[in-house]
Amino acid sequence: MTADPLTLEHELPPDEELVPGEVRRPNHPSARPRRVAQTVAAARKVLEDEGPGALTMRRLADELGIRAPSLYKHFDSKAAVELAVIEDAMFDIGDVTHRAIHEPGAMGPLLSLLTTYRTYCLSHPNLYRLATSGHLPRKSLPPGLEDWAGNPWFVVTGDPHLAQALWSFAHGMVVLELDDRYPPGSDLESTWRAGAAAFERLTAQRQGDGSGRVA
Amino acid sequence: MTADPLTLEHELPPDEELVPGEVRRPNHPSARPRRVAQTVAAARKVLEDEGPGALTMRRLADELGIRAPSLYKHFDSKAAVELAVIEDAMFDIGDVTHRAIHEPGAMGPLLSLLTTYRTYCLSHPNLYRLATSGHLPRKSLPPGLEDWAGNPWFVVTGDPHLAQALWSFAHGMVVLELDDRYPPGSDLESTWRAGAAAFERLTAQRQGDGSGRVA
DNA sequence: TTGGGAGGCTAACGTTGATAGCTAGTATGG
DNA sequence: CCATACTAGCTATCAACGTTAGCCTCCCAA
Repeated sequence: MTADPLTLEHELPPDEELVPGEVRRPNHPSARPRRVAQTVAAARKVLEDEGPGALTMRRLADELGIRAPSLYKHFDSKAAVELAVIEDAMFDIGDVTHRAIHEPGAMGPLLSLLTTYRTYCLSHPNLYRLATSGHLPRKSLPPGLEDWAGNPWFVVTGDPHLAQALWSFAHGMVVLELDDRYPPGSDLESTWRAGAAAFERLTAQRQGDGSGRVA
Repeated sequence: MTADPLTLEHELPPDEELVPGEVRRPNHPSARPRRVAQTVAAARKVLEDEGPGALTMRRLADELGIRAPSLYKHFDSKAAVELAVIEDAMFDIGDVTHRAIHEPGAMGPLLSLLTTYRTYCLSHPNLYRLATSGHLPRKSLPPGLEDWAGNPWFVVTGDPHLAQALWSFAHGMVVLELDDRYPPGSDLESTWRAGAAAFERLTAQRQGDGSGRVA
């Protein structure tokens, strides 16, 4: 993460600065029109504070001191508002996970990534659910966002398939924990450790085989 | 799975027949009142064929040739209908996975479990999503259902934490695949293999250490 | 014969996302 | 300086949703 978060569109440095296999952070949609930005902020706040049931167009309009139909001057649909919130969430998660692997502390990058991911996602349950469940309208996302947000998993495993598998494990854990899906009394710390151990072996072995990062 | 699927309530054989650590299959809610059974069947059909958006009380009533309010003579709410569908789905998945580990074929129990799970869930996307996403009203489920359905993961790994971790991995994979969350062109076969490999080592090692099944 | 429950029905309510059509303000071009 | 056109608000309204209230009709048991 060398890119300046405030960099404006079309002002990115050239690709040459990137380590091969690393992915550039896409532009943050910071320069949104005033009302749009206000609406997205309100949507995120309402969602996180009161859950998805409270996220209605009328409620959103109330929050801005206007009427619901006026929102349609700025968004095509409720789904468009949600999509903007999803973008922000993906940026946040990307930031947090990139930081986790670049400042892993004592526990090593893989464990740092997993615990960071778990902590962030569990403390933003409604945001996480919105961002990660249901069909992804990939074509409407800022190009590169997905790759950039997923990059830490690749960096940490050194292999695309292992990366996807590890991310799937983490996502499964988080979402099942959020939905209260594990039997009561489950020792989830140990479950995370068990999963981490399973993947740690393979990545350690792979990193030790001298082949380095895989394209 | 020695219990007869058609066994009626309170006619289960004594617990002694069970291997320690194994869990008895709960009674299937087969003896539901006629209209209730019809409604649940219709709900499942509509859901699987046309997605969650089509699953409305009016649509369900249409399917039975009655009016929507009449459904409330048999169910407290739409959520109650969905819960019955979820129960059926959990029974189905439990049956399929128990079969997978008891007739593993050439690939071994763990891989058999994973491929069976993947195949079943991907071929019932809407049913799977309904059954596994959102908060679980655990108290309303038939007692034992959850443990029984989760038992194969325990049998295959020999350890409760590894079992939960493996299940989380599988659930994450399925749900992300269903939601089109992996970048286009992903080789998901390899991803499943990578995850399987990560867990296979630990379970093999554990099964080889002589301690056998863990309580 | 009668009483009551089971299971239908119609009418209606409140909430939701969304559209149509009007209007006040503002900026721009002649 | 005025005419035009766009922006962004508004009210009224729609259809669909889950759900409730209240009524009626059939059937079975006392």
